[in-house]
Amino acid sequence: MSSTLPEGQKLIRKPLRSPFKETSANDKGHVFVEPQTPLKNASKASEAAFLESHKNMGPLTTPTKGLEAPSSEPWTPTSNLKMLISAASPEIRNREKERSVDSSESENSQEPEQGEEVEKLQISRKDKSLGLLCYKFLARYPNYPNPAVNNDISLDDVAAELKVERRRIYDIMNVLESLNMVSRLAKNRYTWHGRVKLAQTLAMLKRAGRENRYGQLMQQIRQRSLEREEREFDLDGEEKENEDMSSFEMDGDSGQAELSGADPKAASANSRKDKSLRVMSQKFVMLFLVSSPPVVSLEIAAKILIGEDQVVDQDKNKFKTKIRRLYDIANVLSSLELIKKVHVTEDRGRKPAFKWTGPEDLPSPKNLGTSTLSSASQPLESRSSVDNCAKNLFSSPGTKRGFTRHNSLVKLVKSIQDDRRKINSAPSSPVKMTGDSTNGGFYTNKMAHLAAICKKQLDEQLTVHRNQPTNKVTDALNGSTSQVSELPESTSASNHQSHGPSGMQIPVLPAGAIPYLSTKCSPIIPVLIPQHQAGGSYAVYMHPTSLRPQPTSLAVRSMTFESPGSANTKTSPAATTSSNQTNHHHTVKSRQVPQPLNEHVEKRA
DNA sequence: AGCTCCCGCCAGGTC
DNA sequence: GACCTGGCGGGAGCT
Repeated sequence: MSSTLPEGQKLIRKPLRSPFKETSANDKGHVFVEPQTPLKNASKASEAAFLESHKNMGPLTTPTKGLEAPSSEPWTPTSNLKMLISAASPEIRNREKERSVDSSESENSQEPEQGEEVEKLQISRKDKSLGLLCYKFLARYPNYPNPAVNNDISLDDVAAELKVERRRIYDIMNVLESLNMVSRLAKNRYTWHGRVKLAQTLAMLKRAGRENRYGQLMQQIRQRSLEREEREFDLDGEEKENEDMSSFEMDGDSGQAELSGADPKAASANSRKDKSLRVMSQKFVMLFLVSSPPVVSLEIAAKILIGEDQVVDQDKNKFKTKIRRLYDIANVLSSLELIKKVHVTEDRGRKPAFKWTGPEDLPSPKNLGTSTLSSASQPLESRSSVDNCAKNLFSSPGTKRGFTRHNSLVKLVKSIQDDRRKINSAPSSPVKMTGDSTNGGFYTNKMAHLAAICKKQLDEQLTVHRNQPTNKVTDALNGSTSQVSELPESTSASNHQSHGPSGMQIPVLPAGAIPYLSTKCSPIIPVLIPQHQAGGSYAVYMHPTSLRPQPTSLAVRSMTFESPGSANTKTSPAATTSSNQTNHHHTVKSRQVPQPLNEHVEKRA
């Protein structure tokens, strides 16, 4: 492949701070910058330099590194800063560009020049991160492209200009395509749409997420995770190791058994399509759009994705692979500033998670078919395009497509349709969709399996919590498992979870506290408690049992949005407020992404 | 030690 | 058959 990196490039790796900085954020998305260390300052400064430099330059060219820093120079924050600033400097870049022209002319010699050698030495793992690469990619194109100009993207050109393998560009393009920010024109060619269609696409995804009850699924998983830990705490058992990762799969046994009768080849083919980065990306985004607050841990996301692929995903390696892919997706979404890295810390360790930072006011689903973008700045000419996109994203089976995927994710839809057909035809398929394949029935088959799984578990849980009031989720899931085909297309999850557990005692919230998670369908009742000191807010997961006179030992836990420089906020005041009940704390620590490129990008638009 | 995710192999798809 | 596409997991860097 022509874009293969020179051999030497992978030989030397030097540590470099992540292009993403960690900060803390509260539930409102307020970001608290951590106390600056020199290293972090360097990182921030270099980012600023990188971004600032783009305000005055044309399409980004690959920053070439390191003439200023001799290879023998120790790798310090200063040299790190120097390198990144030089990488971001147009002047230096131009000089490098000239150099690269020169060197390409003498390429036949196969002798790497000295400067090239230095450059290789300076390239670090983080320099080549997908997130940074995506930033560079995005900087090349306006958020709202002028339809009059050529918005074609040549993969070869991009890969060459960014000096990366084409394989990496595919990763970016797949995620962007899942959001309709690009569409495939032909082999090796894409069309750039930017954010023109983004709001509509997100609205569609949100609706799909609701209809597929992703919110409920996440709550089920969270709840079960809670209860499992509770059990483990009581048992102090060794079974934790085995149970820990695979619980979701174990819980899905029934679904597995039912699906295992399917043709393995078909399952394999489905599996490959199903694991497409595009599909994963859309599902991942859906989780944020239906979650409140929009914080999704990778673990939960992976479990949900695995749950839908249970035929083949049954071991830890698959889980790890899923996590890897989610990191890939998350890095691109971070670059798009749709999500932001955070960490959820529990007693058992810190878990990576992401918080939605993208648009929250999405076009109303009922208006998706019409041109009703809320943004007044939305170019008129783009609206028809958006409409097109919105329709095509989850297009109907009659959609005929040629080679190109222009304006749509028809391939995705086709794969889903294939998938649905095969699952439906499986002898043991427990649920059969009778509806059409318009938006409403998007993933419903698979979700029905999951719903059945969750229902089973919920039933068990309800047996455990026999004294608890009836959970409406059970009702909803009953409907989803036995009568999925009868659910109206327009039924949203919220309709099914709009009733709180009857008779459940609602905790008295501290002043200013807001529900962290929906209390409508889960026995866990998390609330956000404003943190009085420097930190963010707390979410206290309150299990109904804890509201009783004899709270269980682990029934209540808190989520802490970590305050600046207070990595150990487990004993923060607000937490102490509920310390009588709080045994677990979740600390969210965000990784801040660089400032928006939108501004300068749009200037060039 | 666990997290993060780059890297490139290679299977499947397309031309 | 050549090339394109992208799933996948090893393993290195990072925390």
